[in-house]
Amino acid sequence: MSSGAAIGTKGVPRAEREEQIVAEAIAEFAESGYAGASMVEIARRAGISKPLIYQYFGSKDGLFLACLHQVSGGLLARLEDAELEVDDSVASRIYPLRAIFEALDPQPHAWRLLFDPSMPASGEIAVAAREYRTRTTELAASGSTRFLAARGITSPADASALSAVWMGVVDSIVEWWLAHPEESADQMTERCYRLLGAITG
Amino acid sequence: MSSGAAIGTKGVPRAEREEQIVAEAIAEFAESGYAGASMVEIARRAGISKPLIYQYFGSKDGLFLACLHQVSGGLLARLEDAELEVDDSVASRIYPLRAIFEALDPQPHAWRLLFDPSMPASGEIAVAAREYRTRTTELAASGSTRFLAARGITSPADASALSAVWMGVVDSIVEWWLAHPEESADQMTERCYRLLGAITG
DNA sequence: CCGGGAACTTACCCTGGGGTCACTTACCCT
DNA sequence: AGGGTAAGTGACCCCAGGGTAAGTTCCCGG
Repeated sequence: MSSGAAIGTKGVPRAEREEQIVAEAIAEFAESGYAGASMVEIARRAGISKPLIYQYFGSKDGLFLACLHQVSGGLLARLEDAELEVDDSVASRIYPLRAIFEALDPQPHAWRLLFDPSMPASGEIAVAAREYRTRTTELAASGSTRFLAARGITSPADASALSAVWMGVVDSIVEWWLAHPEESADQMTERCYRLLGAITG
Repeated sequence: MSSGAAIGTKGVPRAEREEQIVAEAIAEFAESGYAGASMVEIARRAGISKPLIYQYFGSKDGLFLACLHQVSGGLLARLEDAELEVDDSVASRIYPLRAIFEALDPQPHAWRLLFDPSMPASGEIAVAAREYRTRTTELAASGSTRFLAARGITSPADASALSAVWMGVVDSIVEWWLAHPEESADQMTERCYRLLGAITG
């Protein structure tokens, strides 16, 4: 048989294979969460067998970590840039939103990896995730504190709550995007601009 | 030994035991999600052994279903009442928030059961969860449509997105509450009132 | 006093999924 | 041509966790 899965090498170099495995793994992790994702299912998606993944990534944790770094790297960098453009107005919140939509454009569902609740609570993954989450949270928090201070509210608890809410807004709008894949990143940005306007009226 | 787990009945009537099991199960499901929750761990929390749970609830699905009904029943009823008081203003959104805080007061983390992503996607659980989610979503959606219409926006997609965002806001503020358990339901309501005021300026 | 049922447990089965071993095939370099 | 190495696989081990069978203790009604 010339077609179908055969034994022996298929001539795909390691770097290329790794890239492909990570892409499929991101999709599977996003759909099923860390706990629910199955290594053999990821292998099936990539058209290879399980041991090859273990040879390249060592463990499920190793694979997830690779996915996490790929997803978070670009996203966080863009976000930190965008946050510099935010001022005291609600409307200026559009900048970080646009940054997120553009960074996520190739694989919007990658977003879910960052806040996967079924991720292990200790170990290398937890450390890396905590690092990324801390950076994200601090961005939201500093913005919220400034926003409230400009309106005469200085309670740290209020700032903390508003920061949490803002992150919830971002999360839910990205989830909405996942449910409406026909929408482009630009369209999402416009839509959010319109909604922000309506709310601040 | 007079103390410790012994064989044979302990004289606790079925109704009482079931109530206690459901309470512990809600806590475990909320902490670990459906997929991550362990039946033997729930049994350990309740101070009994696993087969008793199976005798009373039949399966993990059956137990989760019982928890879901208990959580959603009261919550949805209150929410539907509160939605009647909402008008076109942002500020009136405080009513459903208050209803949620009050309904959740005894076990705030119960909130997580409703939107647990690791819940099975088919079967009786999926049907029940979909029913509850649909009712919740429709409440949010009708409010959003009205809100936008009052501001001259009639796009159904905008209404759908705003509805998703509003649900995200609710979810994140409840999660913030879970992280700050010293807060009472009344304090949460006041805090939200203040924040809504700041945003609408 | 005694039988039956409700309340409980110990010990077990079995599947699914993470992880490993030994082996095979193709390519490249001398 | 031939050997070394990278790419790739089928078959296996092992354990956690859902689910079950069979037995034990207590209480209550006749």
